[in-house]
Amino acid sequence: MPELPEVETVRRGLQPVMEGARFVRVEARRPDLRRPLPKDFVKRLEGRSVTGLGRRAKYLLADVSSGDVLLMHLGMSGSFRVAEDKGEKTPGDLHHPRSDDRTHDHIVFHMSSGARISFNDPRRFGLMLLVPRAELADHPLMKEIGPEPLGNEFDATLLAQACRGKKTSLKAALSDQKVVAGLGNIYVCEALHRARLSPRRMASTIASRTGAPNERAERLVDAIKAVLGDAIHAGGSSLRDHRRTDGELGYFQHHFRVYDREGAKCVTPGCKGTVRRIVQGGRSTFFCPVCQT
DNA sequence: CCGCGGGCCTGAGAGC
DNA sequence: TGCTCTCAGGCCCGCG
Repeated sequence: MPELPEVETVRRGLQPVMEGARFVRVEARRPDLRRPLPKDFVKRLEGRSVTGLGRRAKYLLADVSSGDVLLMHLGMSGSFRVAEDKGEKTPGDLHHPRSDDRTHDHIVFHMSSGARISFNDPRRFGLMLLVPRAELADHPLMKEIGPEPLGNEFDATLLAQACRGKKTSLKAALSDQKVVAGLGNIYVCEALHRARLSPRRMASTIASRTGAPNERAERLVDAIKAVLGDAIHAGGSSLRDHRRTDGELGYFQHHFRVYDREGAKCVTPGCKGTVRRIVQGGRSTFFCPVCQT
């Protein structure tokens, strides 16, 4: 599900109820996420407090007073919900499961802030790990990740450098977390449309042979920053059941220009094209074959 | 090194 | 109603 804007929206929702608060009680209701939870997961959290909540790529990183970092990933279907904590155990079997479904609430944090934070993940592609702070930068999940696209250091020079000599498609290159962090299927499609670049274009064509950026690289970086900024501003995208931590919907899905709009008229001014869907690397790509070259 | 296909899971929606 | 099929915002592994 979530890409950078959705994860950032989640981070902003969790920050007020996690930062400075203590884990009073932790429920690990289902330990078999994409990786099994550490066996001592609950013990290493209970009684400790969160000193900061950050984000790297699509990972949420909570600094814990024990010296661990709690690393959380939402996979395809993960979400967090914050509610007022009334202290009771999470019910396992409700009479009306559809209206208040706790079936996939795998982890629940009861915080000293009075918040009950539940992690819900039907498909269980999500992840929670505890990594000692000093080992985080070298952790296999972290160390290969490319630049943060909203950081100042991410520019056309850096992107062109990363794409230099790459025979793979721009779609595949931008989806690669080593090239740039945090993009997924939606925002790759959206950024390429804004930059008027074909998802099928060879990635190396945004750089000269020496790796210097050309005008396409400039457009692409601007488009990536713009679409991510707009999406964060809108509270991310809510497809299917994804919500913000307060249960409200993000609304960036209403601003999609190509994603899931197969057959619709291209919105680029003056363009008479129609949005097409193709498959690249087993995933849908949406683009306008007329203005995206 | 590279691209591709498959796998991990569950649920929603379409078509019959 | 219920079955079967496809598809879904991520990521990893193994193959050729």
